[in-house]
Amino acid sequence: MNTENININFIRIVGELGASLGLNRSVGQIYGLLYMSDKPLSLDDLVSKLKMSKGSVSLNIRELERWEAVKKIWVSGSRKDFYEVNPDFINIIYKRTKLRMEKILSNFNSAISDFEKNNSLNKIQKERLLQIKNIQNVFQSISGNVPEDISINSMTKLSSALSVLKSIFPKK
Amino acid sequence: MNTENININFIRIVGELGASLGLNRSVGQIYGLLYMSDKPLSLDDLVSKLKMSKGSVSLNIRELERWEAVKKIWVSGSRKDFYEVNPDFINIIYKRTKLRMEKILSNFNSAISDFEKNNSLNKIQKERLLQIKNIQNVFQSISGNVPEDISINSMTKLSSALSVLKSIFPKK
DNA sequence: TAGAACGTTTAATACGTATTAAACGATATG
DNA sequence: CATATCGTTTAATACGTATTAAACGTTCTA
Repeated sequence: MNTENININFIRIVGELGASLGLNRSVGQIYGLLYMSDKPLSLDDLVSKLKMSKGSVSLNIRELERWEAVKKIWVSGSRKDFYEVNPDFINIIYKRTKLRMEKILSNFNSAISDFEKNNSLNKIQKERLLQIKNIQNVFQSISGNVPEDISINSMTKLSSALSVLKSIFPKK
Repeated sequence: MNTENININFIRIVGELGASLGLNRSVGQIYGLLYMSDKPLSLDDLVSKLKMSKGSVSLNIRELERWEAVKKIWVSGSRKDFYEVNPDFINIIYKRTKLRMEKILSNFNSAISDFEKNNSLNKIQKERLLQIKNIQNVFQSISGNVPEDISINSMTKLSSALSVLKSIFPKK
């Protein structure tokens, strides 16, 4: 086994992760490579190491910049752009997930308000509307307590908080 | 505005939700229609109301059965299969999301163990490996406290628990 | 027992989106 | 000033997956 192979496995996995976050495989792979690189990489480096086209890397790395997952940096003596990873990937995933959930919530809000305008709902529909509204309420109150960012520190806090919760709401 | 239009909007939204859960649009749409229907529907009903092919409905409804999101029921006097929704969709989403996260976690576990076998990691790589392991630890300890199922009751509990948490870990 | 009414399967197709190749503009360089 | 080196854009293509149409087996029914 060599370092190269490990990188390939890691990069594959981060690629899948990217796809499951609604981005795409390439975005994840670029991030994965930069994450494990000990120095900033140029667009050309990424092209050759990931065997992707220049256009694709250019496109996807801008997506990563938009998520503040990578940063373009200046290397003196070179005309190239270099990219450095933001290693706080938990936070990046968190922000991404948060946005997606907010999108879903707002969709449901719109569906709910449509329903509420309607005065010819049958019994079941009224029941289901009520159920959705309950869920919506809970989520709304939860999302009011959700932080903008999350760090590994706050994760650790969360972990310890969970044991507090466990004692408050013990399993039957 | 009429009921039909509302259903279309609702069904569209649940379709998107299905897609964002890594299922597909049709699965979501079938669930959405059943969710708002006051009586069980047959495969033919779904075909005509959703304007999908029989094959597609047949395929996707079995996917929903696998997730226990719908139940096949017997209606006396008819040879057709009828389907009834499991309205506890929060739980369905939860189970689905849980599975996806566990998949991601296990991928990371495999990547981590690959790294640990390697003895030629550079400084950055060692650092990053450590970071990933930290995150993994936190997630592992969290996932040990995550319930198999989640109900609207437990959601409400969670909501009240959050205010407890808030007092334990007040915002700066 | 022939045919209709089912749900399933499968092979073909449609569709969205990721990816590429190549042209391009801008900037540096010799 | 001609050429090389960049990153970006765009139009064409590749690719995976959702969807369909149609054939099929089975069960019911007239």
